[in-house]
Amino acid sequence: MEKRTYHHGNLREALVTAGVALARAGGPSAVVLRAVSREAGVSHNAAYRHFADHRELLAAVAARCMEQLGLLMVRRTDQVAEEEPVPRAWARLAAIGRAYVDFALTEHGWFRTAFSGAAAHGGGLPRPDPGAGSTDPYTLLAARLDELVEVGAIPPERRPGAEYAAWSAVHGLADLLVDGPLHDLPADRVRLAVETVLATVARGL
Amino acid sequence: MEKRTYHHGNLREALVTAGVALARAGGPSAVVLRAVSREAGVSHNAAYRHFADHRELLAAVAARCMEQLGLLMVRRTDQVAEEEPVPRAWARLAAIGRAYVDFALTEHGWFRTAFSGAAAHGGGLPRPDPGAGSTDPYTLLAARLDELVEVGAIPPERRPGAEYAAWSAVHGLADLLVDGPLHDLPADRVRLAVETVLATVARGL
DNA sequence: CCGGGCATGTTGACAGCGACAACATGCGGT
DNA sequence: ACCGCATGTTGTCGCTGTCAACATGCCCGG
Repeated sequence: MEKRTYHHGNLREALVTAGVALARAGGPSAVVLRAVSREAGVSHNAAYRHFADHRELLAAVAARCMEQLGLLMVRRTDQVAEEEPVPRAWARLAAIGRAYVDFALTEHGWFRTAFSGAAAHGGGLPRPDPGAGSTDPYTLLAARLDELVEVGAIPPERRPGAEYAAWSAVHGLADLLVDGPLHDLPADRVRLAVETVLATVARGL
Repeated sequence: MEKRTYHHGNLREALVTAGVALARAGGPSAVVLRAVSREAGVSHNAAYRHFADHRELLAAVAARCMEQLGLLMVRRTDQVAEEEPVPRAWARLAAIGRAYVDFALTEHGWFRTAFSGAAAHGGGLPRPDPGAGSTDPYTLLAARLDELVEVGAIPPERRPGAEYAAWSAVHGLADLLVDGPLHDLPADRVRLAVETVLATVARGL
């Protein structure tokens, strides 16, 4: 739709889309240059006109996956009905935490891809983007924590570093459940783990 | 030393050792069947007499890496000098947490390998091994939490699920720092992150 | 209107990988 | 002394990422 100016018409987009589809089912290791090209109906090596590297393609796909995670977090945040400011702020924090874990469990291909090779490609923390419409998970978390301070749910001196505590706990749980030693935890224990993690963080902040 | 009964004399051990060395520098993706075989001075495919699969070799190497993590945790636990029971129990918990993160940061190849493919190979939680000399990280954590209950530092009703909270927080922090978006956090912020995570968990338990 | 430049896509090749099959070797029990 | 079978080797296949050389056709200057 955007740059239908060429042979294929914006191939880059098609490649990323195909990559996202493969990642959904098979995780980052399924985002194979040749497979992606095949999927896009183009011959291998075509991708090299748009990505320097396999890593670069994977990074683009990962960004898309991260966006999916952010979208779910936003959706769940907006579903919180509570109106009293303090419980509302807590509920909105819990909502993004649950969204994070749910996403990891139901879309583990995307989840693992989103965090694959973040160390290598430039993907550090996002700039302190002022735009309210951000779907970046880190920005969303920071917003919830700021909210908690604003309504007086947590003292301001607890705010610095709070994102590390909250993020680490939820991310660690997700990673252990999806990829790690907690992989085949029975469902009731999964529930216990999620609730305990959220409650412990909330008490600790 | 054990089964010098053959051509090479316990090759399996040599392969795992070579794998551990490669993993240390290059992480799980460096544990390549052919490279490991080369390193062990044996031709490719020799490994297939000892491991069904590349995954199986990697799992053996991963177990060794996990053991290294456990050993550091034990060492750090034993270094705690505090004698008053309650602060001692807290200090010992913090010690394994710090050990976990330090290990991830200083031996990130081993750390990433230790948790690679835990989902696939059988590596769920360890049996409730009664042996006091365990070096399994999960068992060590459980012991610290039991200790906290015994000395009355945390109420017994908080004990169920506590391992999930503590483990998730520390593991998540390690993963974010080593592999994830927090990869190139400046050193002072790393310190802030570690301290905040530990303090938050301690308050929340 | 047209001709050529250059972005885009293709073909072909190479080395490295995991896996399989067929073959070689030599230790251990009989 | 000998043979079996565990152990190690050689050869091969298909797959991958990457490079180099080649083909195509859109767009711009004349």
